[in-house]
Amino acid sequence: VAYHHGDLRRSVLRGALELVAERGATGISLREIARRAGVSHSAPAHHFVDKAGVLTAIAAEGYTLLAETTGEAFEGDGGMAAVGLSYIRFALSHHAHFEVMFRPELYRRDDPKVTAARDAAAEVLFRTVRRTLGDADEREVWGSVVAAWSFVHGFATLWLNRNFYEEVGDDPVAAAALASGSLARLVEAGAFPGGAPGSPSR
Amino acid sequence: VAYHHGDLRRSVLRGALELVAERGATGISLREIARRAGVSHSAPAHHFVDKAGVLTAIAAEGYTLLAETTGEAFEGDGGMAAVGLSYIRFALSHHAHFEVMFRPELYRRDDPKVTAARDAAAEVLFRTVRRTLGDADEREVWGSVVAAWSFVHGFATLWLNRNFYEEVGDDPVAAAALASGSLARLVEAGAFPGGAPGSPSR
DNA sequence: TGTACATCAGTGAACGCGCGTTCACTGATGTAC
DNA sequence: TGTACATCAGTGAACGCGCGTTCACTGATGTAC
Repeated sequence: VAYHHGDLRRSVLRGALELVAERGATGISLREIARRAGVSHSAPAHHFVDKAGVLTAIAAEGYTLLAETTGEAFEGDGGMAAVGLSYIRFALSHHAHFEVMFRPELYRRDDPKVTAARDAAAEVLFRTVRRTLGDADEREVWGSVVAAWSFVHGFATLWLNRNFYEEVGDDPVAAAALASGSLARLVEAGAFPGGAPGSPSR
Repeated sequence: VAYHHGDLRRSVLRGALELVAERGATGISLREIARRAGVSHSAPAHHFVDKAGVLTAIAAEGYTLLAETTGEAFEGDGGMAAVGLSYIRFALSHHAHFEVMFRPELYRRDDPKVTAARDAAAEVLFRTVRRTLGDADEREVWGSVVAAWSFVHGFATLWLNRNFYEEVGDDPVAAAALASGSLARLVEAGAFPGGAPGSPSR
């Protein structure tokens, strides 16, 4: 038996991510994670305290990866479309991370590593909105962040849950581009009124 | 002991919904549902076969309620904003139903009652989009349905998961209205290009 | 109207199982001298 | 360089528990005659 596994942390996280991808964040057990990782059944608890500890580590890693991915899109072409698309791509390519990240009741959402990584990811979104809007008061920035985030997040979750009908096709990037263009058309048609920026809230 | 409970089905569903609201759709057991409903521990299985059966009934009921709620908004003022807002209101006021509905791995998504109710809810959205766009080819309709659905669904899920920061405030309707208005502003700024309607797909 | 019987909704004891947790342990690594 | 010892990552047997499922049952309701 090889003591001092050396990379037990990564092995456990890899096993947990595999299981989340296969069966969802629900109904995975520490013992099953251990079996998948090829370590003793008490090793995950030894390292991560409990299941929430494992999922907290996955959430922190996920937000870090998301911040990196969207950050690169921001640094490159940099438009809102490119950043939004990178968000969607992240969700689809890191399904397990994404699922855990947005199920905060399963982990410790106030863990310092989680909040730091989440703030870093949010920061990219704020920077993208500010660059897109040019001059805008804080209220408009917040509204735009909420709007853009809602759009890409809703698209990603509905796509992952297979809630769109077959007619939408099987290419998420094409579907997202179509929806993005349609958004403009809907706005022109007056579908999204309201929220006329009143006095700036700060 | 009162045999022939008379409304065991409703009691079980009510107990299950309470537990989902308190603890999430994850980690609720048939025995706990039975305890909450005040029936024997084997009653839920007797009626619903298994946990997926209970959640399937909740999902079907949820989609039916959603179709009714958005349908009323469509029949009333009828604009996309009103229908979208009714979707968000439904999600917040029927948290437990909403959570189950969009976690299809937990229930039988192909159950006839579920598909019928889901189709009815989708139909309201399609009718709203068609009315908003006036003349539009099918491709535009699909794109708009995906866009509008993504927006309101993303907003609702992010709100329920408490992913927005405090600065957004505690009034979801006001926040949604602000985001809706900001969407228009973002479109003007060219944030959502792409999806230029090519040849109609059918 | 009265009686007999079939049906079926709901019960509760019993089972075997996988789980998280505990705890005494093993043995590899690092440090002191 | 060599020896002794402390540290700590990881192990594995044992435990008690809540779970889903099974199955013989109870008793209320509906129907046949």
